Order: sequence, then C-alpha cells, then structure tokens
Amino acid sequence: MFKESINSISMTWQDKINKINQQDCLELMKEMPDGCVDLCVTDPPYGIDYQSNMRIQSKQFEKLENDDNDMRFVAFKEIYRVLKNDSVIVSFCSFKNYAVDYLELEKYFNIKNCIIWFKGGGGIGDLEHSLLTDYEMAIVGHKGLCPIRGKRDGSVWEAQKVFSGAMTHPTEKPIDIMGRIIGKFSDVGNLVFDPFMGSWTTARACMEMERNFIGAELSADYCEIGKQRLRQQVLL
Amino acid sequence: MFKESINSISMTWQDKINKINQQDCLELMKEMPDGCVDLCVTDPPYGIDYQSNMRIQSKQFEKLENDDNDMRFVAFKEIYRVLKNDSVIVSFCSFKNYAVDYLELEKYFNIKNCIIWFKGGGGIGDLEHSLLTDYEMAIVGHKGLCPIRGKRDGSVWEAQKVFSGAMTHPTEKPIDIMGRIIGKFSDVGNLVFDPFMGSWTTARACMEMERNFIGAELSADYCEIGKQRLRQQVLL
DNA sequence: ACTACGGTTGAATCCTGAA
DNA sequence: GTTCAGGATTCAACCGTAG
Repeated sequence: MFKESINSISMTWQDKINKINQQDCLELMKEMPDGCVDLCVTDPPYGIDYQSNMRIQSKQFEKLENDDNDMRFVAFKEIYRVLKNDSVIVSFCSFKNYAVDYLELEKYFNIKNCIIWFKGGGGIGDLEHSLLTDYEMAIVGHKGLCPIRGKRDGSVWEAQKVFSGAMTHPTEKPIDIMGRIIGKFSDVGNLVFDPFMGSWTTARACMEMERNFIGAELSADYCEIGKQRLRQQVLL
Repeated sequence: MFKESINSISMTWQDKINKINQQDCLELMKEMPDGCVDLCVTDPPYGIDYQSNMRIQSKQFEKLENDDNDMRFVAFKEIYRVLKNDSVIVSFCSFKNYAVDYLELEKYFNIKNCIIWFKGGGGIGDLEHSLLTDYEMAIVGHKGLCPIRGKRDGSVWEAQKVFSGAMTHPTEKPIDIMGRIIGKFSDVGNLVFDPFMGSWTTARACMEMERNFIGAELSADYCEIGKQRLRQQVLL
C-alpha cells in the first residue's frame, strides 16, 4: 500500500523508457506529453483476442464487432499527439483492414507509402477460391515530413517469417523487418514508441539498433515473455 | 443515315465480342444482360489526374479520360450485374485509392485477395521523404465463389514493366500479368470483360489465352492503337 | 558469357504564376 | 487569402552498347 502510493507519486512516463510495461496503451499515452517520441512502429490487434481483453470503457455498450476498430482509432489520434513533428507512424495491417486504417490514419497523417512485407511460405484459408496471402502491409503516415535515412528503398521488403518453433506471439513480426523500419525512419538514440508491444519485438529491435523504446502491453503473459526476450538480448 | 439506322436496330452486344469498341463503358453495359461475362479484369483510371512524365517527343501522353472516383464506382455496380455467378472482378489500383475502391467493391463483392504486382524500378516523386513505390495492387472480388484454376499461387507477382519504347499507353500493364490473371480465374473459351480497355492489353492477353473478350475505350486514338495491336497478334 | 558505363525513365511531387 | 493547371525537378533502377 505504502509502496504503491510512492510509485504513483514518483513514477513518470520517462521511468517507463526501456522497460517492460504492463498497461493499457491509452493510459500510458495519457501520461506522455505532446511530441515526446521520434517514431511509432506498431502492429495493432484485430479480432477476437483483442475484443475479449481490451474493450474501452467509454464504448462498452456498443456492438462488439466495432470495438477493435474503435480502439485502434482512438490510439491513432493519441499517437499523432505524442509524435514529434517530422516523424512517422508505421502501422501494420492486412489487405482486409487496410481500407479502414488508411482512412482513419489519413485524418491525422500524410500517408506517403505502404510497405509490403513479402514473407513467402505456406498458409491457411480457403484453398479452393483464394490465393495465398503471403504478405502483410504497413502504412507509413507522416506528421510533418520525416526524411528517409540512408538509401531510398523500394516498398516491397522480403523477409523470412519467424520460425514457428521460436514464435512467442501469434502475429509476431521478424526482428529484420522491425529493425529495417526503425533504421529508415529514426536515428541512433531516438525514442521509439509501440503502443501494442505483443511479445516486445519492437523493443528488442530497438536494442539492436541502439534506440530507446517505450511501449505497453496488456497481457501479463506476453510481458513475461518480453522480459525473457530482452534479458536474452542483454546477454548477446 | 440509312446505314446508321440499320446498325442501331441490328447491332447487339454480342456483335461487340472480340472487336475494338469505341464507346463509354456505361453505355456498353446498359446493352449487356445480367450474368453474361465470366470474368472482369480492368485497370480503371485511378482518379489522380495523372500526367505521364514520358520525355520521348513521340509519346507525350495526354491525361486520361474518365479519371474520377465516381466513374469507377458507378462502373463497379454495373460490372457486378453483368458478371455471372461464381466469377471475379480483378481491379487494379494504387495504395492511394485502394481504400476507397475496396470499400466500394465490398458493397457488392466478397473480397478474397489483393494481388501485388511487384514491378521494380520507378523512382520519381518526393525523393527525400518517400520510399519508392515499385508495385501496384489488384483487388480480387468474388460474386459467389470463383475457383482458382491450377496451382494455388501466392499474391506477390513479380513481372517486368512494359518497355518504354514499346509502350502505347501511359499506364499500360504487361501482357504477362494480364494473362496470368485471366488464366487463374477463367477457362478457355470464356468471355472476359474490361470496361477500361486503354490500349487493349486485356484483349490481346485474351487472344493469347484463347478467351473471348468484350470491352470499351472512349479514346479514338487508343482504339486505333488497339486495332494495330490485335492485328499484330493475329499474325503471330 | 561477363562487367562497365552512359543514357533514359517513372500511375510523383514541388513550385510558380495565373485566375 | 485560395485553388488549379502546367512545367521543372529528381536519382536508383533498368536498358543498351561497348569493351
């Protein structure tokens, strides 16, 4: 009790930099001032898992199927606020939710690219009528104008999927892709924000790329996995 | 005068199969009955007021006709009507108009894929802040459920751009890509529809793939080019 | 068959001047 | 002030030729 009250008084948002933080991202962002981060890279949740875990209070009586969109949309607006000028958000999505995310992000950001992560390999789904969707998309939205670091790359990036035996999260992105995004749109020593950390891949990529990170993840299990992954990182 | 009236009485939509047809596609579709075509492949104007940057004097391409969102959206509805059950529309777009096209097509079609044509090259635009967009998208929407012919391919298709010296239309798609789409979603002898024929690439791909075609193009110049291209095709 | 080198391009974007 | 059309700009990737 005493310790908690001490924490709640003394803990600032900056104390959460480079740490595993089990929290709702909207709560975290409330603590963060305008323009405090240099880049946002994120892979926001869709679908059932999210609906069961992260319904936002103000919308709790609305239809369930809209909850995940509402959550992302509220987050996008806040992400815009905490990003500094001349920086970007890079937000992953599939071809099915690209449309709604694009139109929502477009309200705040100047969308200048869509990166195609070509991951190859097999897949599931409707084998008879559907092509295999062997890629994912990432929308790049600018607050102001963020310069590309290094060479001007194309938009189709090929990278191996995370080996299923090593995967710690169902939608885990490879370190290669995360690192490449971080390298293209931020500098060494910058602060990178990911409101939906999942298994903390963004955090691990930041350590490899010598960036600071801040982020949140609601699930205690994934935060525990994140702690293990970052500990491994330190030992490397 | 006499000949015109004869034509207007006797000319049916079926007389326009496998022919160059200079016409507004909405007018053509009015003549076509429900469920009369087996596949629609099209590359509509994206609504971006595109001015080709081609610097060869002989190829100063004009801006495209029908280059607005409303035109595409009205066409989509009619395309749905003229498609038979268990068939698809494959409609090209860029990452900038994907969102609006997706939401409009979704009103009628069950969207099951988005093909990425990875074309490489390019390089114009905002060199400092923007990645190179070296691909185009094609939305695959089902009326009913259209089976995939042959192998279940992935969705990222690499193919060379049309060589600039041979290009007859500022946004011309390669025969390879058109032929591959036609082969995946139709059978030999089927009727393939393209309301925005441009330089009649879809028609030429149909002849190579032994499909019948029907389509329209407003520009007399591009229809003339189409005639020449199809004549060349016959000689092959 | 290779590499080297110089010319050309791009469903773009920026800037300027006119209305 | 604002919108809009037209012209200038840009460089990594690609093509063609030469060695």
